Amino acid sequence: MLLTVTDDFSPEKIHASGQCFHWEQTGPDAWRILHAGHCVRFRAQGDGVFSFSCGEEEFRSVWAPYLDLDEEYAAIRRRIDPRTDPFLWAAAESERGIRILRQDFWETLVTFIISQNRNIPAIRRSVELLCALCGEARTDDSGEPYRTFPPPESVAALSNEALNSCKLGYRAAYVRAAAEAVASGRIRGEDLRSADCEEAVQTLMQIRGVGRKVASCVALFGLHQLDAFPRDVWISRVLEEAYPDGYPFGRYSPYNGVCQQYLFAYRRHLEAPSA
DNA sequence: AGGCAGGCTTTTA
DNA sequence: TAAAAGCCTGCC
Repeated sequence: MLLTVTDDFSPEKIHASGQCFHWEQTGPDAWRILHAGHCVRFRAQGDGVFSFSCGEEEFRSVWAPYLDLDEEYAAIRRRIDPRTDPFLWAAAESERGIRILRQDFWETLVTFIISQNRNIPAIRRSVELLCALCGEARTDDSGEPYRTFPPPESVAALSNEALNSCKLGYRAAYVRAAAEAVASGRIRGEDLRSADCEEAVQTLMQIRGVGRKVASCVALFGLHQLDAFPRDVWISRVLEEAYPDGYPFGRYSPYNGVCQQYLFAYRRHLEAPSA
């Protein structure tokens, strides 16, 4: 089916933003996405037109919510005043096209636990090993095999040896703790999705191996808490360099997380323009 | 209480 | 060898 978008939507920028680890670029303007047991391919046709490999019904029930198409990101960007906040304005102009995907809570929790102290290729490798180990084997609509992300029960049931084979290092114990917390129902994504943002972050931090940074990423990417503001080394640099008198969180609430994504991507590009 | 040093696995540049 | 979207423990 064909999708026509007038709002911000850049697959390249979303892919590069580091919020997801299961997009694959299959060609110059072609992508494959795995999400919640589904798989879709799409291609940019120009002028905001994209062709998706799925039908209308699957697009409406799975991919439109996943891509957060009901949210107007241009409207969020319009809240930024170039005169009062030139740095964020420049960041948002440069990174226009980023959207916050509505990813699966459990998968997001695991991938961001795995992400600590690692670079993106290493994160991808561990996630793929985990899916190969205990995900479900399926075939997409062009006959290519793929594996689903394993549910918490499957991960909790793995032996230490099996879990260690995913190259998780010291994070293996953290992944197990998260699997047990979710499988037991002690941590429930549905509850956290409707909870206050800070409350959700605090609850996630009760899981061993989940600090404030990972909890904020999970809230933003896995619970669609758009006000969550993950603070990592890059954002810390931005706050020091561009906001010595303090960052105006109040001005951008409840969209601080969207602004964080612009700032994060922009600052990384300033460091390494090719990346 | 809250800040800081050191350690932790593995991969990549 | 250092750095990579950190976190935990122990110490002050």
